[in-house]
Amino acid sequence: MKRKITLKHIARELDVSISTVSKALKNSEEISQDTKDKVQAFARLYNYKPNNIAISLKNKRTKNIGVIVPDIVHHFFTTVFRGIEKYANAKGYNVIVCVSDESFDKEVINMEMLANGSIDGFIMALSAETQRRNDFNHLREVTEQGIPLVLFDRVTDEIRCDKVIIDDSRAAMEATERLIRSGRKRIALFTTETYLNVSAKREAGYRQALEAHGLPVLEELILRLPYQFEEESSSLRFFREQDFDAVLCVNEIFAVRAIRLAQQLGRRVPQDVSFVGFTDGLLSRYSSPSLTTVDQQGELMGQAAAELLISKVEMEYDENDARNYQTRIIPTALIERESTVLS
Amino acid sequence: MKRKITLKHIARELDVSISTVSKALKNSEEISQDTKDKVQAFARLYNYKPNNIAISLKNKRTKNIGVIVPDIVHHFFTTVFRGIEKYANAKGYNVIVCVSDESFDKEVINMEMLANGSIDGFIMALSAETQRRNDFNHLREVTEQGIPLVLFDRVTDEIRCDKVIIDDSRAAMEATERLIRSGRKRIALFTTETYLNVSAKREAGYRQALEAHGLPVLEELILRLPYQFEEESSSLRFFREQDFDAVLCVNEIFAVRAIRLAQQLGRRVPQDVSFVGFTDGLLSRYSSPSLTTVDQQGELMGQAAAELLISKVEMEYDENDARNYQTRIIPTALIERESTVLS
DNA sequence: TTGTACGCGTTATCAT
DNA sequence: ATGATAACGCGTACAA
Repeated sequence: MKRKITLKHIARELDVSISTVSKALKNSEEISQDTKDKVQAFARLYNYKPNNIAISLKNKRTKNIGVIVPDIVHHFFTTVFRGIEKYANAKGYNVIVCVSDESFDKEVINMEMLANGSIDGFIMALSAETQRRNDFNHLREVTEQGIPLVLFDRVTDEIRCDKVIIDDSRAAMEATERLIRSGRKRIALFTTETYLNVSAKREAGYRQALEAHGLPVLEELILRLPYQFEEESSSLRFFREQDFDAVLCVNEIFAVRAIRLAQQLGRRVPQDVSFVGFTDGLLSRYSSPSLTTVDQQGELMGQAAAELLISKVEMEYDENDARNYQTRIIPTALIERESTVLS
Repeated sequence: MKRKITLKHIARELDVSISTVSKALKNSEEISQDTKDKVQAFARLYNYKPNNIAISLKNKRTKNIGVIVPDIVHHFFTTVFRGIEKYANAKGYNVIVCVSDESFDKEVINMEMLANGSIDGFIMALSAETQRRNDFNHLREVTEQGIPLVLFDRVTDEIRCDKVIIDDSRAAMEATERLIRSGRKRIALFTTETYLNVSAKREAGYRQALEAHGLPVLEELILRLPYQFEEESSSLRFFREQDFDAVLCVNEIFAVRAIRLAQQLGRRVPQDVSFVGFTDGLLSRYSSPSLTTVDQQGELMGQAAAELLISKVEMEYDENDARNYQTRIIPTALIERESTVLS
């Protein structure tokens, strides 16, 4: 087994000092060409690579960034992660991922674990529980230590830091308007429990759109479903009892399940009922009918978050600049597919 | 801003030596209760936490594991990752994820980047390009350095290390038999280009099943599609020209797209054509008809991989044990849904 | 041109 | 009971 070689080994072997080796490998002017050749040849031969940990300790920079997401299996978070990873990698950073599993405690534990030197900064989306509890002390501690933090998608006003979001309310408004323009009058909303910030914003946009177009907001047309649910009984009841000609869903799973239900109940999609969802994942693309949906452009979000973070990480600390936080809004795009009719 | 506090700060502040502080915080017997109380109180007050990097340097253990996957957006890899992350986290490890993007070069770069001290071991699935080129020197180098490596799903016989796979050929065989048992005689196979090891194995299983049941293997019923393709022309041609009553697909996307095409061409699914896919993702669950599919149990794979890796990482180095590599086979399960008829 | 010494933060060993 | 020293691997200011 060829163990990793260090400067010390090379120095001992070549009978020079460690610092000579170090300088020689950096092609320093102070070292004679002879020595440099000798050292470099030896280093190449034994495939010397500096030890990242030692460099991290010395520079107080790990070149790692920590990403904490509620769930990695969700398509949206996955695409954001891909954006982060791509940009970070291009900049020479590695990404440590922790999954909070929507749990406050896990979020806190993961943050503390990483905050003790493992990473140069955080990118995260808050867990559902954190948002519900409205407890952000773990974030505050981290930022107070001077560790850069970028929040995306699930953010909070309580913390001063860079943020990357989509304009959820505007996106929902546009999606609703899309339905209105195609002649729909009784538009339902399928949403989650409202402790998710984003759901609340999407609901607001939905209401705004209706009001702006002189349509009544009918509370009975708003169906609130658990974040993860198995059986369809409450949706089924809704379908039976309510009268509607379109549905805005806050995610693609809700949408696809609803479409399926509608079809089973003999409604034609999109003629009898049109559907618009959020999240442009595989489901939207490949279900039939395919789903008109709001593309959140996760990859762009991820890239923007990584850009913001790395620029902060690499900035010389400066009280003024550091407080100059920005919130980037990533544009959404409504992708037209088969679940809506053209106006 | 409250900067991170170190042993040195505490020592200076309390006017004791660094080693006294270190011992006091570890509740060492050699330190007087007085001093311990004093030090511990101070540490708690200023929220002292040891610096991970320094500990890593000292222990030559990072408590990080490196995961390299071809693509994080794929549902299967995502679930495997979740299994890894869960187990690793429970064991106090963090996970650094790199995406090779199916590229040999990126795989190599990422490995080298992490191999220089950033991680204690690797878990990875080979990129398509790596499998095509049959070049595994980067893996060999890592293992020769004594860094534990676990391969999953996309593995190779060229490298001696722990592996976690599903029995792809057996799973394909069982899936095919499921179709045969329900009376299907002309069973097509939709697969990818064969440089993907797993596709090759699934094809083998498909052939075995047919032969075992006395059915002819008709080469014209095997459709090879690019890994990622946009337009459906070749599938369409296949549907028009070939006569078949069932299709085995090597992934769920192929399956769902094929089902859709079949329906558009007026075939009833599952009555006229039955479908079985691989990967139990959202698509399989929520498409209509929902897809009968081989569940690869990614989370179990991930957990097994993490178990194997961490046990090796934490094992005292011992020539005998280290060479005692195992290959774990994760059982698959055929999930019956609507795209097949009951026998 | 080369080498010595120090520091990054921690721990373990040895001395006082 | 406490402290000094060395070591992990590297880089660099300074001395020779």
